[in-house]
Amino acid sequence: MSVTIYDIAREANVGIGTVSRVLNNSANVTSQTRERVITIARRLNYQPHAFAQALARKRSNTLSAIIPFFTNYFFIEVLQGVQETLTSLGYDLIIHGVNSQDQVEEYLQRSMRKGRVDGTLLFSLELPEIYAQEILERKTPLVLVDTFHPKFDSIRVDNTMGAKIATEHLLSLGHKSIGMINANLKSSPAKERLSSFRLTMSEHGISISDDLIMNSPDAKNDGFSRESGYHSMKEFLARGTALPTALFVSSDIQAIGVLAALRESGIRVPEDVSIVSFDDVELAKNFDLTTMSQPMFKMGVLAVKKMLERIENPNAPVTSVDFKPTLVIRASCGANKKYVFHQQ
Amino acid sequence: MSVTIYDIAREANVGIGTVSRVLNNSANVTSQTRERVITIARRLNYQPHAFAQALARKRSNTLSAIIPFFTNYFFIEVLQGVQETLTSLGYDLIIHGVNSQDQVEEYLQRSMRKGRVDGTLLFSLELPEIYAQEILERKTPLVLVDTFHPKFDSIRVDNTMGAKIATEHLLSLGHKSIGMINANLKSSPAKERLSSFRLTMSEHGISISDDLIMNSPDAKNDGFSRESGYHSMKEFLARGTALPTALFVSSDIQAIGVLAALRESGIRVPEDVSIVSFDDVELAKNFDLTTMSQPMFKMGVLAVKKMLERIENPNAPVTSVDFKPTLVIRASCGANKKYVFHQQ
DNA sequence: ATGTTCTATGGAAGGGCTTTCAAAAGTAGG
DNA sequence: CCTACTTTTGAAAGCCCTTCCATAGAACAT
Repeated sequence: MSVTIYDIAREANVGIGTVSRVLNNSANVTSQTRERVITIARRLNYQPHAFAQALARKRSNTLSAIIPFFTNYFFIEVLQGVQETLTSLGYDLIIHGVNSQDQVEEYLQRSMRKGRVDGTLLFSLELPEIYAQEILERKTPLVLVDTFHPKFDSIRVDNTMGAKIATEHLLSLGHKSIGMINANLKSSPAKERLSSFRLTMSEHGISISDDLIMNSPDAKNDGFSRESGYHSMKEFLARGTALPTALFVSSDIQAIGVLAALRESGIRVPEDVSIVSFDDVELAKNFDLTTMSQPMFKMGVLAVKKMLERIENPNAPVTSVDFKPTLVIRASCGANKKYVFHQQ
Repeated sequence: MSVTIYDIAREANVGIGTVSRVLNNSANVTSQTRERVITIARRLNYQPHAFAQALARKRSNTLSAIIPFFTNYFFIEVLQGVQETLTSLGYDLIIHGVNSQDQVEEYLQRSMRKGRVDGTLLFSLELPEIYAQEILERKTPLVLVDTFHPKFDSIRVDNTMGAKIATEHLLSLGHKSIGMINANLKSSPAKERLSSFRLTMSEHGISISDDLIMNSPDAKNDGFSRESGYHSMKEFLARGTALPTALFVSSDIQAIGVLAALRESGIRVPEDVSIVSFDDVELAKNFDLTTMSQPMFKMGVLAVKKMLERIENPNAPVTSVDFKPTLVIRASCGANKKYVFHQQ
């Protein structure tokens, strides 16, 4: 039925071992037989059976990614980095889109099904301690992206530094009264960004009252959503208290919601209030958001690299790399006069 | 090292066949031995080796998707339907994100690597005829989503009907002068939507001059992008000719760009110009776009169902289902007074 | 020519599972 | 208690590959 190395071997009058060696570019085959085998393989349109290979090699050349990618564009961009790198290396990627923390466990189980994948990438989700143990015992390579566990390799962005840069940018523009529209504090990026914001402000001798800070109560995507930003801003406005002259928003997608809410009240950005957000998602430039850029693509690439290193060398010491976010100045902060800030 | 059915067999004093039967819930095993085997399997924390299973069963329980999902949110939503269905059925999904038509071939090759996947889903991309032949010969199940080929199952949206409904909605609101901001005509949805728009207008006795129609020259994502919409609208405005009172835009994402361009010129939506677009992407409701809703999630679900049917029954006649898009009325068309149209 | 070292090659083993086949055990009928 | 079935079970074969091992032959040295 489908053509195997046995078929090729027969046609070429060689043994299957030789065929295998040719196809895998192993040494010790005369160029003559090599030619012959290759020709025949091509003629028969031979395709290796991936699973048989995986079984024999004890290596599947596929990775899995557990990722809440349907709700946040951040992940999509990271995934792009992951995917392109993997593809160039001949690896496959199995994707497990997750909607909630509970599902993580189910997928973790599945990913760990023996032999299925060479390793798994876990994005932005907490690794339950029970699983941490089990994974360590099984020695399934695991790399964490945008999340942390002391026993596993991880790649993150330095939220503390990011929030500090964002805040200081606003301060450098002369703002004294700065508020923050934050996501749900359950999420650690939200937590880190808030406390760094607070710290930076106090380092500059400014104390901030709590009512300048809006933490999202949303569970969905931990408040990293347009709705969340919109509602937080609406609520802020509804209180009727004086608006700060600048806002630090914990993500671009929220900032877009914030912009909508502000516009409904006729408040202009950046004339009336300046905004700096976080992520630098594709959409951000369409909204001329000044934002902390996370090298998402690069993070994806690095995640794959780390994973492959881990696979090569299971006992290497655990590493953790923090990417430094960089400030991308567009129009929403008011610093850059040459841009016209146009939102619809 | 890792536990196999041999280990279980030894512990339970049965043959490997019996273990396999128990684990696969085959008939003809006494409940006594069944119990014993299950207990031991659980105690040893047995996990089946997916590849060995796939090899023996000649079935991998994984599908692959070739999808341009990094550029258009439409796909992400379809994928969600695919993924959830697949997961509930115990299938895995390998994703191949594609940036251009050329890559399709590479991935098609890879997907077809014998045994790797039970079938592949191709999204919105043309199936090169050479591959069509080869795939048919190999009998790799292939289901097309949002694209078409007479020899394969396909799931599409009825663009003709969609454009007709959209246009007639605008007409029913009293508009006589309607323009269209279209994507790149290379893409068949763009083509279909345009010709249906034209036809519908003429059916209603209105002839439209060509300068009311803007086709995008963009190659990137075939002009289905915010930039494309923005630039088309800008260009339209730059011509200084009279604006139509309504616009049919070929996608939500373009419409968002159109809104931005209009706003820059101080043109209000829907007061000055009404807009109906296409897709009903997640973002659309945030922009209060009246749009033709495509049941993206459902399409994903159906794609999987079709695929599984095809796998079960490779020789069933080819089917093609057209989803009927439905009109979702929000504020951008001006029909629905109760909404406040708020854009930032 | 003979012995020695390499290289090229064939083929068996092994990877972990499912499934088929035949034997063993159990059940029922007489 | 024996025969004729039926059910349960163990084990081998097969899925397709990689890899190891042994052998045959070539190349070289003596």
